[in-house]
Amino acid sequence: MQAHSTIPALFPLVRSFVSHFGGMGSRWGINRTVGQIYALIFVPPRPLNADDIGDSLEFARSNVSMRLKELQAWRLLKLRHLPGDHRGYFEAPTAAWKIFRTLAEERRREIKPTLSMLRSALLEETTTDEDRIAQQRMKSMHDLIELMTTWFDDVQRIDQKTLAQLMNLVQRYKDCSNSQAR
Amino acid sequence: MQAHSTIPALFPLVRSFVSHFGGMGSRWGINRTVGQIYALIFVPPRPLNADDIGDSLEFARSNVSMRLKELQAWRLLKLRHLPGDHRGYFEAPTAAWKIFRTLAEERRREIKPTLSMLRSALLEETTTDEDRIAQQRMKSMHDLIELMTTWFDDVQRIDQKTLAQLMNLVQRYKDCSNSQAR
DNA sequence: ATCAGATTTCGGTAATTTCTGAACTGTCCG
DNA sequence: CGGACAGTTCAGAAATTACCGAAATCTGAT
Repeated sequence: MQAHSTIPALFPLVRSFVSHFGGMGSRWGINRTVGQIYALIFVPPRPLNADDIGDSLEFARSNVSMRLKELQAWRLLKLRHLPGDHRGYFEAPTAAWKIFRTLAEERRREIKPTLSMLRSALLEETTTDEDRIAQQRMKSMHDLIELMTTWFDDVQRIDQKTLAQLMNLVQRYKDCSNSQAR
Repeated sequence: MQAHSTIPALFPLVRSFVSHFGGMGSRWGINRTVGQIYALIFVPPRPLNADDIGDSLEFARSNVSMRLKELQAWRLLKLRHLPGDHRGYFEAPTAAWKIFRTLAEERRREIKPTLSMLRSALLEETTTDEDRIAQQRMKSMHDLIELMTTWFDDVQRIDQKTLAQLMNLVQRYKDCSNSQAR
């Protein structure tokens, strides 16, 4: 069964979307290729296989394969199989929101060792004034990071609709506290 | 006046802090060196000059100079001058929170072109069903990005104390809506 | 105007990251 | 089994990114 699903030479718009996403990725410390592949899968209403992707984007199959693995590991892609076709087909959960969730989660994991390093710094005895202040600063950094990560944890569990309401709430809260304070 | 301010060979803790920060930076799409320099300036209670930094971290002065420019452009460092010394001295605002503010702002700027690209994609006429769905997906991505960035805009203007309260609010909101929904 | 110290610019180089293609593994049938 | 196909691994190549140091520029003091 080799009725090769002809990928319609990417429309300019899709191409542009893909390329923007690649750029964004690389700025967020994510491989450009990963971003492009994700974008390409995200747009169309049907799943793509590795060959489709490699052909459209002109990447080697091996590269595509590795990047797909990465995206799967982050649970940003679902793997499916089509009847009578052994190849794996990939599609993106339509809830775009998951990208952010995933990135946040990833970052959170990466930051743990830094947090524990900071904690150990705070236990150290201080002899000089300079040391004491240095320690204070590290503490403030520690607290901030912790605040942010637990917050990400929380937000992560909220579905998108709730989130929109919540942001609204933030908006109103801000207005209110501003007008009170100043 | 060349009473060279002897940088006390970095304490292991500081060294570790610096190196963690460098690592974090590179994961967030920021030059490792920039992260290290920022960390080094953030910790001690007195400003450092380019030579101090270059010596401590063993970077070429030219490199230090460029990175400092970058950090200043992001307004993460303040430049000061000491009497009788022409060199520039740098210190970090003690409000660690500014780092996030700055990063968010930066990302927001970078993302603008993507947003306008998406908007133009939404104006395009659709002929096929496939196109229509593709367009829908792009719209959802557009909306999400816009939601996130305007939200960052808002949060950005809130001072840290208020922010802490707010996060608390998020926490309670989440608990509440969870227990209602499920 | 001249000088010294401080900073910046920039071409070449080095380090890191990413990609490729060939070889390898596993799997599904006949 | 054996052959076709899908997927993976990995060493080297290519591309990208970051760094250095010499030379140019700037700044303030004499």
